Amino acid sequence: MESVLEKLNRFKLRNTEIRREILTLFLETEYALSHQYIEKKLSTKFDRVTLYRTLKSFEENGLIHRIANDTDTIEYALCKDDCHEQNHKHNDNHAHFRCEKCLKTYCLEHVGIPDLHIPNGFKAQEFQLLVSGVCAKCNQV
Amino acid sequence: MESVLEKLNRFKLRNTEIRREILTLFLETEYALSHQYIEKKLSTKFDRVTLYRTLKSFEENGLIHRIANDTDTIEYALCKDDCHEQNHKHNDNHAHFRCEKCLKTYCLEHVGIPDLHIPNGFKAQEFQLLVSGVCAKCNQV
DNA sequence: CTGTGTGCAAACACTTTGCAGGTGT
DNA sequence: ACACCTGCAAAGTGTTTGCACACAG
Repeated sequence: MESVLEKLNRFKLRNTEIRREILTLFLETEYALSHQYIEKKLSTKFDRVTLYRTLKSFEENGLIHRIANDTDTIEYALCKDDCHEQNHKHNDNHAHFRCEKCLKTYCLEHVGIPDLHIPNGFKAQEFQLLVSGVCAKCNQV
Repeated sequence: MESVLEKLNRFKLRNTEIRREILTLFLETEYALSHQYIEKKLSTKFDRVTLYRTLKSFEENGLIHRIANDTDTIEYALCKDDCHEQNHKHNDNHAHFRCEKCLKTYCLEHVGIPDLHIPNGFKAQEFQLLVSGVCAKCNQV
């Protein structure tokens, strides 16, 4: 498993405290993270503006990417190794699951996105499949 | 084709000017609409707050629904007749295409969402498939 | 040493709420 | 007549920008 420092280095990001902490949080967490969630987790340790800029630089350097949802908050997830970059767009070739109870978005690593028949003329570059419902944990209760 | 007035009536929404105009706009437009887009189209004719409330009531009454994307703006589309309501969630069983050039989101009516094998424990209620790339119109140029 | 990252303050943009008056049914 | 809708004002929340200083490489 690649370490936090190796990962920062590979993506040409300077090794600073906030970056180490945010990246660690991403590596430890099994669901997608929003700005607000990260802010709460790191308590008031860092300035909110710095967090905005950190997420932006992570995204621009291809370390994380946004996951589509139908709410008004953006959620980010770490790019996996199979996340091929094409003109700054990402192909996460698996589905995501959003639980309506706990509001967390999980990667369904083993649910691939099937081949689709896109109409003539359209050039498809990226596919995102979002499933919503109730997750395994919330379903037990 | 159901008229604007019939549609408002069927969804138990009062027949007011702003509602007629917004609904007409949805019916005329082949792509999904954001708050901002609607506001520009109707110029300064209505208060922004009223627009927020109108979209909210349209959504709550099942006339429109949100389409997932990975930007920070919410986009709405008219619910089709095959958009079955289940606990206030919608099943639009076709994909959407977001063009990275013109930034419009189209319904791909004939691209259905295939059956998926969701992991045990997860209860899937809604599926959204978002394809992005370049649309047929922008591709011509 | 140099260029980048951070924190603070302020500006800016977006969304919600309360209330008074108007309108649809 | 009544409930609901609209517009205005204001509050609340989220995001961006400018600048001075600190720090990584």
